[in-house]
Order: sequence, then C-alpha cells, then structure tokens
Amino acid sequence: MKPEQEQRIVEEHLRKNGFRWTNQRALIVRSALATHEHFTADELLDRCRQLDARVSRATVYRTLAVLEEAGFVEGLDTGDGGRKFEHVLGHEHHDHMVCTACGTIFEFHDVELERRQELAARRLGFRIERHSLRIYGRCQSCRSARKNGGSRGAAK
Amino acid sequence: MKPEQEQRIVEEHLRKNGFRWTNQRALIVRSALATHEHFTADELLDRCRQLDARVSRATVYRTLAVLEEAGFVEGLDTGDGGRKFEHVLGHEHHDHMVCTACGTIFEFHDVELERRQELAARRLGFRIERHSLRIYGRCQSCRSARKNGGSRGAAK
DNA sequence: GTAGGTGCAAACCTTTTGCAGCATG
DNA sequence: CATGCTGCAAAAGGTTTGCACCTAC
Repeated sequence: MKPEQEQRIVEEHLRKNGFRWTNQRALIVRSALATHEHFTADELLDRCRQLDARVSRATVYRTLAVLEEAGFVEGLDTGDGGRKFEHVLGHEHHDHMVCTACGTIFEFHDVELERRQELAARRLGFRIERHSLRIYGRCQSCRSARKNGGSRGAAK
Repeated sequence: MKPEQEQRIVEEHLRKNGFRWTNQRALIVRSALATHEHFTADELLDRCRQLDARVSRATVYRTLAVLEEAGFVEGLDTGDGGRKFEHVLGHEHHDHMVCTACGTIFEFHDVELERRQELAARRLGFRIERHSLRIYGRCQSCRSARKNGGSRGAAK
C-alpha cells in the first residue's frame, strides 16, 4: 500500500470518528507512515520538525495516542521507561526479538506460535484481542563479539 | 523451596560474585522472596520499611537491579512507564494473559510454545536470555458479561 | 584499611496536563 | 462560532546518580 493511500485511510478514520484533520496531524501521520522502522516519540518529533519546526512535543504525543487507540500504530515498551512506536497499518503481524547488548530489534513471525497461543487461550476460555511476544537475548553479531566486555547500554 | 533456603542461594550467589551481603540486601531479598505476587519497586520499599524504616528507595532500586541481573527477579513493563517485578527463583516459567476488561492476570504455560520460540531464535542466530509473552483479551467471565459497557480501566 | 554499599536529595527522562489562544468543521 | 487542537511550560512519575559517610570483608 502506498503512503498517500495509507494516510488517506487514517484521515478518513479520524474524520469519521469526530476528530479534526489538522495540518499537524497530517504532518505527524505522514512522518509516522514514512518509515517502517521503530521510532521513539522524540525521533518522530525530530522528523516532523524537519518539515515544520513549529510542531510541539505535546502534539506528537497526543496524536500518537490517537493513532495507537485507532490501531494504526503500536507502542512497545523499551524496558527502560520509554516506548518505541511502529507503523502497523498494512503490515503483517510479527513478534520481536530484542538484543540486550546492542538494542537492535528483529522481527519474526511463526504461524505455529500463533496457533498455540489460540489454543492456550481457548483452554482458559479467553478471547484474544492482541498479544505481545518479545524475546530478549543476544543477536548473532553481539554473540560473536562477546569476548570483550560487551556493549551493554549501547542502545537507547 | 523454603524462603530461607532461597535467600541462602541468593546470598551465596552474590558473595561468589564479589557483592557484599549487607543488612539492607538481606532485608530487601527477604521481602522480595516473601511474596509470589507481582510488585512495584515502591511496594517493595514499603514492605522493607515495615521491617526497617531506614531503607532508602535508591537501595531498593540498586538491589533490584542486582537481583534482576542475577536472574532471581524479573521485571515486566506495566505499559504506563513503570515496571512490576516478580520473584522468579524456584518458580516455573509461565506466560501471562491479561483481561482488558477486568484486569485479571492469568498465568499459563505451554512447552510447545517455548520450543517454537527457541526455533525461531535459532533461525536468526539469536540466543534467548528471557522472553515475555502477554496475551490481551477478554477472560471467560467478562465475555459472558459482555452485554454491558464493560469495566475498562479496572486494572493497574 | 579499602572497596563497595548506603542515604539523601537532586537530576533525569519520558510522558502528561493546565491554560490561553487558534483553527477546523 | 463552538469545540476541538495546539504550543508552551510546568508537573508528574518512575528511576538513576553525585556525593559524603558508613561498613563488610
């Protein structure tokens, strides 16, 4: 799906739900859809400010909350008190592996994994709305470089 | 395993790794091991202060970091910027289902699920240290009572 | 005796909020 | 033209840190 098309979907959704479509929101949505990488609120703010220096941090947070609520964006705890967001619209569902040495996030997907979760949920009479699976560990390159003291804290 | 026994294990591990075994640490470890519930750093501080009012918040955080690093305790993001800890020593690993209506946390475990994760990790050359699987949805009782508006926000 | 640990308070960082003014529908 | 949105700056909340003192080994 093309970015303009995606942006259109967001716009319509917001309008339909009684939100206004402001310049700031268009800008923020555009910036958020522009990448398929994970980004922090602050990084998004920076990107927005490259296009219009007047965007405020508060507006970014407020818009991000709206987008998350609407399901266009998904927030992930980084484990150090912050969050990273990810553009979800038009993406396949996937899970995450987080390298505890370098902080890199890898995505993966396994149908069987999903199936077993459904099963476990059914056993408890639970209806799944969403789930979050995160695997923490060492990625390949950090493992091969593990002879030295490591690089904990390199990520952020 | 008995609490005293568990505490002994922690003590030995810390000593072996060049940490000192102070009164505060004994106190904090005792308090942390005393419950199998999830607790915040602040709740732990309260519990410690019931035994000795002089324990400082900083020491609780510092000790919690040591315990987490050593694998005796596990931290879970609460999604609102905070963390909850869970006493892990001598416990079976389990995952969590969180009811988005009533906030109840259900624990479950599925060996096959773990196996698939190992597999997925291996494919990426990733070595797992730990993982966190959380399934969000409606629990059985909230599903049968779903005719009304629900009770979102009950949890925390 | 000397690291390492502790307590305090201040610093930090990300996120949220109050408020007055602005712009959209 | 009413309401929702924005920007600013300040507040909030959880966590970390600098520093002087203390204590386990």
